[in-house]
Amino acid sequence: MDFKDLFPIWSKLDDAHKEQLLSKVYLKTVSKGTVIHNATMECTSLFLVKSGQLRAYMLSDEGREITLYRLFERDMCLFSASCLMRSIQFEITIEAEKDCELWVIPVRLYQVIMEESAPLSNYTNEVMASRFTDVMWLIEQIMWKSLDKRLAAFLLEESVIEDSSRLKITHEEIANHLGSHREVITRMLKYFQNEGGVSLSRGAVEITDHGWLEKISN
Amino acid sequence: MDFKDLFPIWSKLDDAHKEQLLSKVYLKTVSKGTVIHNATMECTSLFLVKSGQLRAYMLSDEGREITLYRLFERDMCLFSASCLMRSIQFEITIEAEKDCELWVIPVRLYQVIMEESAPLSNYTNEVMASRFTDVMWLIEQIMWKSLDKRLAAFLLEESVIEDSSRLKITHEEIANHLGSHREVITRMLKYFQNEGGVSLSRGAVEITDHGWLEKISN
DNA sequence: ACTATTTCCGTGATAAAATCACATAAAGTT
DNA sequence: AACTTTATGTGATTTTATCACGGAAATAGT
Repeated sequence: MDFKDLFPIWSKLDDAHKEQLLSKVYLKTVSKGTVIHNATMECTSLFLVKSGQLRAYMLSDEGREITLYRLFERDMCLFSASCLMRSIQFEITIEAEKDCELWVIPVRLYQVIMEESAPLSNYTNEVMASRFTDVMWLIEQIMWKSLDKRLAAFLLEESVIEDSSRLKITHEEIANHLGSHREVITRMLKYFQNEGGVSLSRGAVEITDHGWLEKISN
Repeated sequence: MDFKDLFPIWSKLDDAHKEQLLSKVYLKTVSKGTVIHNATMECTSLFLVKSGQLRAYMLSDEGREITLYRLFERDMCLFSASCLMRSIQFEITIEAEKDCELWVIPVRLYQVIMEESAPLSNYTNEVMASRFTDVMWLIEQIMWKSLDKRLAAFLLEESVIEDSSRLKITHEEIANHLGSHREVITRMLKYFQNEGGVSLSRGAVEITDHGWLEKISN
């Protein structure tokens, strides 16, 4: 898919801006597992997802993680370019959760166009508001939902994303998604298995009773 | 202070927009404790804080709270107008923490101007990014800091805001700020008192050893 | 001033989840 | 087969949440 077909406000841009973008934007492929942005990297570009899947997460000083949100086809990854705005004063890590094709947009160019173009600025506002919504949902989960509900919901969500009831994922990885701990997840999954909701094997969790998980997750 | 002096990008607006704003914007005073926005209210306006202090918090189904951020003089309250953008899909509550003077800006007008004006749209981006930064800091605190550290930091922060070592606040209120529970805060404050960090009385916490609290909060 | 009511605080008991410390087992490597 | 790495299992302890009271201080009503 062409950049202009993926970029939602293409038609609202000036011809000059369209040309500038087309001449600077380029396609990049990254393989599953690649960290495409973190605190130590230079702030050089925004990414528009052509295909694949990105995961944004927060990293603690001790190396613990929690998933903030995910980006899919047509989504724009704004916070890889935290220098885009003065007021973005936090750092997140973004990694490819599947092999990806990404349109790379240089920050400086985006910034210059945004300064002049209300449509691009308004689009950026919408993108940021979407991520804000994701993060507010996360706070709600962390604050008011017990871990068994969050775990059940996570497994169901994964099975939708992966389009499979058999998830190739370790307890440690699940813990990192939920910001919890491996042992805690191990024990909880064991309980889920005893109740017949899942079936466990090394490196995999198979959902055997979607209904039961849904009941648990509320 | 006049609206135009408080509004940071006033000079970057078109004359027509300036006039529209000046004719529609009005001043409102609200007294301490007033909820100026929640899920049930209609989405009608943005607020620019002329004086006073606002608190934005999240409310759970069971009525529990956690403070998301605060707004002070010159800050703009964006999320009272969640209908401003399609992608804002969450609800927060905003209340006056002190008596306030607020400039009220009708959403529809703001929206119309923002659609045409890159400066206003860019300013909105910066405001939202600031709130995003606040909320990301909160997630960090919730996820990786123990409650004693958060409590100590909260007390110190309050003493800065109130410009006093003697805080008129109940254990319940503190719990609501931190998203914790009254009993937990009571016990922890008791411990702080035994260690000489604070002195407790009904409805008040007096900080007796700032250094000790700073050490605890890291 | 006395009584009733509300608000705020104290505390024991129990449960959930995090944290620490190992042990075992499966898979991959040489 | 021996060794290494990765993944899981589990006991013990601590922290925080949750439940269930009771009691003291402030406020309101008479």
